[in-house]
Formats: sequence, structure tokens, C-alpha cells
Amino acid sequence: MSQTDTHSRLLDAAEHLFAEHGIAATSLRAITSEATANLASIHYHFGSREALVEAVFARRLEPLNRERCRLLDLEEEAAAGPPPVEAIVYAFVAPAMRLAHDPDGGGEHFMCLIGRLYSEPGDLAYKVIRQFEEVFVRFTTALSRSLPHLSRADLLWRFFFMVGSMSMPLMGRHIIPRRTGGLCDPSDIENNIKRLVAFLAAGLQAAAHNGGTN
Amino acid sequence: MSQTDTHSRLLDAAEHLFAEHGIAATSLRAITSEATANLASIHYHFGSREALVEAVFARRLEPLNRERCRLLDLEEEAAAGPPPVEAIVYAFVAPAMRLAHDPDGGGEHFMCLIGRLYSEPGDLAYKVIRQFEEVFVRFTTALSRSLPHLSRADLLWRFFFMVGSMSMPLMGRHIIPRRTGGLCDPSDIENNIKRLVAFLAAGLQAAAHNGGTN
DNA sequence: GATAAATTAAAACAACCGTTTAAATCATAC
DNA sequence: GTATGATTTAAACGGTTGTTTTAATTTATC
Repeated sequence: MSQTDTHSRLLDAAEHLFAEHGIAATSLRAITSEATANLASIHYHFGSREALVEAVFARRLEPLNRERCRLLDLEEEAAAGPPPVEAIVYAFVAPAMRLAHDPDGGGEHFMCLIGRLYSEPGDLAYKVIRQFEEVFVRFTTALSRSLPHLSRADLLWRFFFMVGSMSMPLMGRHIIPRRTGGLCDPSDIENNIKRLVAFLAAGLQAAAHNGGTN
Repeated sequence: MSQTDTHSRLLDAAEHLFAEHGIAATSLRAITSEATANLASIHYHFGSREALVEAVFARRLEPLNRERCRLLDLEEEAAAGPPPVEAIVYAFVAPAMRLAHDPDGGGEHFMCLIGRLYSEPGDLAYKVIRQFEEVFVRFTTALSRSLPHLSRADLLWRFFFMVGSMSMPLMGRHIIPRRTGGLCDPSDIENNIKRLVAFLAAGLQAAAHNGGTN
């Protein structure tokens, strides 16, 4: 934990460069250079490039998803029946948005990286997404209790739509402000959380496209 | 246009491999191998690797966005005032979803690739996204006419949320079916269009998070 | 069928990749 | 202070990358 903690310096540098240039496009030499560490240090501390990649994700994902479940716990204890959709959406969205711009958590690059995940080559995505298993199950069942009229397919699709919407303020850190002349600011976290909750709660509660027959 | 049209065989192979493994992770040798062409043919026909990447996008983007504008034209001519939000969303979503699985259009890999775009290294994303300029302007102004109570920032954010939602059935071709045990099928295009339109129209029309004061 | 242009083919280029090895350095406990 | 284990360093490995060059081949024109 000293200032010469090569292990976490490597994780920080990798996280940053992965988010900035993509995982595949980032070389070990670029990482060790930014971390002011030796090339071989990656293999000493992690064993391989792939293990380093997984470590970058594991470091942040566990606390993030724990916080999501904690917020959902609170809501489910507070409400007698199923919690309102807004509360479920908030418990899912807010921890990710906050982590994305918490300089202490250091996750400012991480959530951008998570957004990239769906477009990274197959093996890695599956490994990482498996860490979402508990969150996926808990939130989809919570939503299905609050939206019992939706078919399972409709509900799951809407859950994925939610993930996609949330990924925009996380991934579009550079593109969105430029595109909107600064009008849309991804670092305006609390307002963006409210925007997302309003948008997603309405979308999730919309009438099913087919009248709910399947 | 003969069966030995190396130029388009290279584009097809690149499009496919880019979508499958990512742009950065795809080598020229892998492309020429799949296209049964010589390694040097890429530089002969396109000049460089980067030019090939841009050509892959340019080939599909222009027809796609033209179709979007055409559908929006129809709606704006049909309606006296601003078209209903559902119609605007449909004009934006449907062409992309159809292209994504139209084997004739060959774009079955392309839309998956578009989804990757937001997470590709910076220079490329800006170049390609500039091709969306007309679509961006036309659809945001159409939406703002149909949703005049929304602030410009709220409207633009919701537009980005829409793009993010739409990217899920496009990008998640492999992950979503596996994750849902086949219950969610990204190739069930027409139903997914309806699902998206129902979800997005409700989200776009939601009350502003702050009561519409800014 | 010869000429010229367009296209394809094979080979080589330097630069970079992830990984490994072995020696040097550091910290720490005896 | 010396021995021991943890960490860092420098150098090299074979393999792959994008690109260029030069020659061979195909295609079209007269």
C-alpha cells in the first residue's frame, strides 16, 4: 500500500489505457510505461496479460454490485409489497453512475471500460458478465414483481434496454459533450441519474407492445 | 461485380471479422485470408488499414441513414403537425434493426459493428459519427417539436438513451440469447422493433425529472 | 495477337507483440 | 552483517503486425 505499490499502479494504468484505447489496442509496454514499472512486472504480479485484464474488472465489480444489492435490500425492506419501479431503477443506476465519476474510487475510467465490454472479443465478456449473475437475477426478479403484467421476454428485453441507456453517459464521456456543444455533461452525475430514472421508469412501465398476450 | 470482385470481398470479410473480434484485434492477414485475397490487395484497393476501416462503415451508413430520413419524411408529410413520438422512434429504430439482420443487405454483422463504435479509439469514432450529422439534427428537431416541454439538454440525453437501448439487441447477438436461455432472440426483428418503440416512446414522453424547469 | 493498364502474387522490411529467463536489487529477519 | 525471500531489472525469444517493393499475371483496347 506504499506509494511504490506496483501491483495497484499497474491496475490503475491498465484501467485507464483500456478505457481510453480499448483492451485489444493496449500493449503491456504501454501499461508498464504509464505505471513506471518494468515490462516483466505484469507477469510477475498477475501471471499473464489475460489475468491482468480480469483483475482490472474484478477490483471494481464486486464493490459496485454489492452496493447495488444493498440499495435494493433497503428498498425491499422499506416497502411492504414490491418496491416502486423508480426505486429499483435507482438502485441499479446510481451506484454505477457514482462510481464512474468518483475520483476516490478511481473508477472514472472503469465504467467507460464496462461499456466497452459488450463489444470485446467473446471469452472475456462471458467471464466478466458472469460476475453480474447475482445482480441480474435480483433486479430482474424485483422488476418482474413490480411489473407482473409483462411477459418474461418483454421484461428481460427492457432490462437490457436499461443497461444500454445507462451505458451512454458512461461510455460517451468524450463524444457526447463534443456532439452537444457541452450541453450534455456526463459528469453531471446526480442530474443524469434523475434523467435516467425518469426515462427508464416510464419505459419499463409502458404497456406491452402486443397488449401483454405473451 | 463479378465473383472475383476483390474490393467488395475484402469489405465483406473485414466487416465480418471486425464485428466478431473487434477492429483492433483483426489483422490484415486474417481479412485477406477470409476473402481469399492477397495481403497486398488491401493496400492496393484502399491504401491503408485505416482507410479500409472507414470504407467498411461508409458502405452501409449512407443507405441506412437515407432510409431513416425517408421514413421521417413520410411521417412529417402524413401528419399535419409534429408526428407522434412513436412514429419518430420507429423511423429511427426500424431501418437499423432491419439492416442488422438482412442477409441481402449483408449488414448482419454491420450493426453489431456500429455498436462497437462508441468504444473504439477516438479518431475513428469521430470520423464515422460525423456521418450521422444529418440524422442527428433531423431526429432531434423532430423530437423537440413533438416534446416541446422538454429542455434541450433533457431532449438530447433522451436521444442518447434511445441510441443506447437500440444498441443492445444489435450488439448483444451472442451474449443476450446465452444469458436468457434463448428467451430473448435478437434476430426476432419485428417484435424487437415493437418492443423498442413501446419502451422508448414511453421513456421519451416521461415527465422531466425536475418538473421541466430547465 | 501485340500493347498497355489493371490487378494479383510473393517476398521482405522494420517495428512491435506477449512471454520467458537470469541476474541484480531490495527489504527484512536472524 | 549476513542469509533469505520478495521484487525489480535488462535482455532476449519467436511470432505477428502494417507496409512496401518488385515481379508475375490477368484484363481490356486497338
